[in-house]
Amino acid sequence: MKPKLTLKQIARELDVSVSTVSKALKDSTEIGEDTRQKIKAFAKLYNYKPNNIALSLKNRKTKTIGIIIPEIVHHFFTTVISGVEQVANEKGYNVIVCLSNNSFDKEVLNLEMLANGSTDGFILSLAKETMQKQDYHHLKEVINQGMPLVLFDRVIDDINCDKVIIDDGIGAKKAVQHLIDTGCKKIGIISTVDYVSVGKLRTEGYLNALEENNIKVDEDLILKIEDVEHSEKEIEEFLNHNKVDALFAVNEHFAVAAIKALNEHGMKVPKDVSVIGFTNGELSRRFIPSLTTVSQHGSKMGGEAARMLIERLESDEDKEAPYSTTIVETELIKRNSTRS
Amino acid sequence: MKPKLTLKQIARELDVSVSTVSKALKDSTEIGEDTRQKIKAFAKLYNYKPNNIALSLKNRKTKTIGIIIPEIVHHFFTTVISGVEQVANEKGYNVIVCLSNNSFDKEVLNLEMLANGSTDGFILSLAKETMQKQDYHHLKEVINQGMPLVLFDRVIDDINCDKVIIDDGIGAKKAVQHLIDTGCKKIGIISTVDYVSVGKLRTEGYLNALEENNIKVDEDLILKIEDVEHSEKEIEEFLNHNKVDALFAVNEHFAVAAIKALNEHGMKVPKDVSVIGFTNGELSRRFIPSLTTVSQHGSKMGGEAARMLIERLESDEDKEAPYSTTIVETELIKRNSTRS
DNA sequence: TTGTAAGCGTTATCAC
DNA sequence: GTGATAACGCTTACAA
Repeated sequence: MKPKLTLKQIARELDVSVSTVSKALKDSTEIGEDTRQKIKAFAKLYNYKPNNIALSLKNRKTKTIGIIIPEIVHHFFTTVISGVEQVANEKGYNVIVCLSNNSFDKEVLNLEMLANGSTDGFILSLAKETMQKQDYHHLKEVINQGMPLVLFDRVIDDINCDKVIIDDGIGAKKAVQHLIDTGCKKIGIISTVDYVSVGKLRTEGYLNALEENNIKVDEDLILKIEDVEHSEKEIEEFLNHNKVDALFAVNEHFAVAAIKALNEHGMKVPKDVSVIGFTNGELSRRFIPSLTTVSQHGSKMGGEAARMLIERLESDEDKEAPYSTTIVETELIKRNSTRS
Repeated sequence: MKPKLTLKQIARELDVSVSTVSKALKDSTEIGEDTRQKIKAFAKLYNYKPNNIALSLKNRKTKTIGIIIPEIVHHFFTTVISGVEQVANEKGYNVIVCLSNNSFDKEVLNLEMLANGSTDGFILSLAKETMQKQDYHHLKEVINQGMPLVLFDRVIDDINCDKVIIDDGIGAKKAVQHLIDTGCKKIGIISTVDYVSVGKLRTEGYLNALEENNIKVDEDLILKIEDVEHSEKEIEEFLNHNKVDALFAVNEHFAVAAIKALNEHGMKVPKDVSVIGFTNGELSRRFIPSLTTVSQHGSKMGGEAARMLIERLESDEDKEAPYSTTIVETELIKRNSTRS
């Protein structure tokens, strides 16, 4: 149980000063060839590694980035983490992950904790509760302190920072267009309540597609689900009252729930009803029938967010670029829940 | 873009010394009531928060724990993270997540990086490559340096540390017993190659159950899959050559792949063939038919691991308890892929 | 070529 | 009651 080796110990051991050791290990030309060799050999032998904490304190930067997400058991968010991780590691950054569990308070707590020296910047997707409350003081605070923040997926206009989003509207529109192209006439949408920005945008894309094809919008075919827990029941109810030949769901859970409900109503997918989901997870890929979905490329988003954050972290203070929003394109993955 | 407030600034502002400020904020009785109030008011007004990095350096502890997992897109691991996160946060610890992507090198790199002051201890599940190489020097190294390590799920006996595992053998046995109880006679197993410890243990449980029920083991019914990528093909092949009335799969992917293959062979699940999976993920829950599985309670494992680690971190150096292994019980979740 | 000293932000010890 | 000082491990002017 030897404690970690420090410069001081090496110095004492080799009977030189701490700064000599420090310089030698950095191959400074100030230090004579022989002492340098001696020191480096010793350091290697005893496997010296500089203490990150001390470096962080000295340099006033930690080389780690914090990512705060609403929930980790959503496949989409885990792919984002992967993306962040990969890019961050490439550039020599560490990643520290915190969960807000969709709670405003926990989001604030996590942010404060990490802001007190643990990270150089943040990548964050807003908790549902935060969007409801529309209280963003904690975000403004960290930005004010000069810590860069990149918002992704669940973002809001009020905050002045870099953002990464997907083309929700366009993606939704493409999906609905595909349904129309394959002969569907009565297309329903299963969405979320409007304060979840993505739900809103995807609904807009749906409406857009209908309009462009001169299909009259039937408000009855628009289902907005408040509570994910009871989504299955609500979808049941919806199907009891409405006849559709296609359904566009704004996430994969709703899509799967819809298929189950349809099956119970004796309707076959995709023969009687086509279904498209948003979010391309395991579930979509492996479900029977496998789901046609709008793929969000989470890891691409994560990578993009990491790139933007690091860019800002490493740019000169003075020539700060204006904030920008990166839009990651979605892709329609055609599988077996739609006709061809 | 004001930089963060420090003790020094408060001191200067209020014309007292740094140590006075420090003490006042800690409600030290040494400091006079009036100055204390003044300082606290000022600190609150300007929202002073101590710098974690400085504290870490001073206290030689970071109050963060590192978790290194092979892959995050596995639902099981994300539930473990959730569990760790929850317990850690309760006890005032931060969690930093790194991925080894099942690569030995990346596991070593991550461990070294975190060991250089970033964390007080580790929770880790071994990369597949590490288990193949059987090279554990990096783990022994950190233990040697006095950093506690808790291994979970994919563990090995060689390493002297706390461990959290599930009762793989017992869980598998219960599953197979359930198949037997519901009238299955020819029970196949879809497992992994033996160096993945869990695959091995689950296979043993399977064998155990058969023996206890005096069912002769048919080696042909034991499929060991090396490469997950081609699992579907291997399972296809397996079914072409063997008639079974039940399949026990050591993870949910294999179970789902098996059901697909069975469907293609015109066999109905569970009418013709019962299927049980291991790992209780989304997929199992939402698949049609929903899968009977052995649930691993990932978040419980994570919580347990965090508890063990923190226990060790906070125990007095001298009265070190011997290392222990916690076994988290599995649970058979009966759903629709087996008969009743 | 090597060493000294200051400083990153904090706390603990001791002196005033 | 309050403040100076040293220390955590490291880097970097600057001095020798």
